[in-house]
Amino acid sequence: MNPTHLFSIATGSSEPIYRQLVDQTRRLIAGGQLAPGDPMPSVREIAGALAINPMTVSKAYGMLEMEGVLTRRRGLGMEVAQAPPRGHSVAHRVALLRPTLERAALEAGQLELDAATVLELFSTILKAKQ
Amino acid sequence: MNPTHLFSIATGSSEPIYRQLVDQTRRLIAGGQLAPGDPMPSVREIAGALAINPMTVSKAYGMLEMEGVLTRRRGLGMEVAQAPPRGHSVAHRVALLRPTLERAALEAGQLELDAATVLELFSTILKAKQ
Amino acid sequence: MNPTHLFSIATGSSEPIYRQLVDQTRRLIAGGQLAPGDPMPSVREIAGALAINPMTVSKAYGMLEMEGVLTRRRGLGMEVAQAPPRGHSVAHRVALLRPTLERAALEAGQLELDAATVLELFSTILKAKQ
Amino acid sequence: MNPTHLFSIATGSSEPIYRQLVDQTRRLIAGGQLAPGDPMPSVREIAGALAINPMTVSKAYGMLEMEGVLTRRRGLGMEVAQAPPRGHSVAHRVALLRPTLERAALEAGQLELDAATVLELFSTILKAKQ
DNA sequence: GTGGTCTAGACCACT
DNA sequence: GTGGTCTAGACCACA
Repeated sequence: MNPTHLFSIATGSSEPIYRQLVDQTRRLIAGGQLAPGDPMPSVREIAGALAINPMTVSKAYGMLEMEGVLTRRRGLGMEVAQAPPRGHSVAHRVALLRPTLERAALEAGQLELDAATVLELFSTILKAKQ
Repeated sequence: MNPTHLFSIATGSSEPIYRQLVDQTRRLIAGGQLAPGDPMPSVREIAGALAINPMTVSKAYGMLEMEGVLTRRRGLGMEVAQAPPRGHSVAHRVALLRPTLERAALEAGQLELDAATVLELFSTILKAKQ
Repeated sequence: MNPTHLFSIATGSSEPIYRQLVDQTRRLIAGGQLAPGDPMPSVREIAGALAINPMTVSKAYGMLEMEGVLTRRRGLGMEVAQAPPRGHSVAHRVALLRPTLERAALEAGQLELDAATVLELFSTILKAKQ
Repeated sequence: MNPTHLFSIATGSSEPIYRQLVDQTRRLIAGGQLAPGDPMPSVREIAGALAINPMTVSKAYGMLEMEGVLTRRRGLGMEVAQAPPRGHSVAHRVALLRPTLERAALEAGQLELDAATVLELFSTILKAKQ
């Protein structure tokens, strides 16, 4: 599967690239789009597809391995670990999304935008992604 | 005014503190909560209230001054510039918020959360902030 | 303090350099030669003194920080964490040394060297280090 | 002979498996436990007994062959070469062991363990191996 | 000055 | 082919 369909990197962001990869991988697993045992794209595939340095990808993979999210199979590549640390429940996935929404709400408040306007915009964006 | 009411700093975030300050100041001005001519809290006030280093605040102020968002008045401190670069229109404020919502939508998609669930959660958060 | 007095790198070894640094740091703390609150040599100091790349040192520091062995102080450098994970007891330090001695004993056995010869050699080496 | 009696592999070690095999084979020959003309276990025997990949063993054998330590006899397998490069003398075997002991002494020093304690522990371990 | 991140490119070990 | 490690050198954020 083409890694560009899995990952989306904001190079302009101050969020380090390797951290974006780590977080997105965790979300993809929590969301069930990556299942235990699934092979991950190779370091070079991701690096090529996203036009970033292989070492940056490698660093993300290293952290995910240390966390137990991914398993390294010598010479074969990385795969999603058998016992992903936590679960699949909607509650858990919502918990992972909450900080981002809290931040968006904070920004909306500072911009004095009313809830209805913000929700409508967000709704439009969400539907466009489908 | 107590700076802790104006600013909210996430020290754990990878977003640099000075950048959080700059972005939040811009939003507060765009949102009309800080009006042209308003005095800004002193570097020391902010640094003390948020328990961060004065130089971090100073750097944020320096950038805002360069942008023309703030004006430095010798011996008096910083104040909001007379002609804030742009802002105020709903369209402009919405544009400032859009990238954050785009990102939230991306994360929601990775977590396989449906739009209705996400919108309901976001709505709850937005109302709690009011 | 000159890092060459703290660290000794075997560049020829297959043990990665960053791992040698991690292990040696752990031992120096367990041995009491680095106490909680002590500043660590800067990345560039170590890199210069040992003639290795700063990123290699940085990687070691990053791992030690994740383990809670070192603490990062923004703009000031790394220091030994206040609550080093484990203790100082002789038993604990012996436990850290045991795997190396087990390995040495295995090699001695494979070389068919008798215990007396090996112990005498080891004794000589130990005294030379004092 | 069951290869598990000859070889001891630490799969968790950063020392590559093939290198562990090479080093241990050299030591077994230097120690006289493998004599010139002795047949070596087949690649598959070792791989199966140690639960490692046959190619890893093959690579180790290849290196030992290139060194002249082992000889490949078509259709018969590997055997210990007639003129093992060097070895046998106590001085030579001690020289092979010295680097490991040097490293152990370094680690003991970093752990602030005194020579007597370390020697006693090492003596115990050596005797247990006999 | 400090550490953090990234790149481009290299070599190694393993399948 | 896979990931792991290292180098040389760059820029950034922070004190």
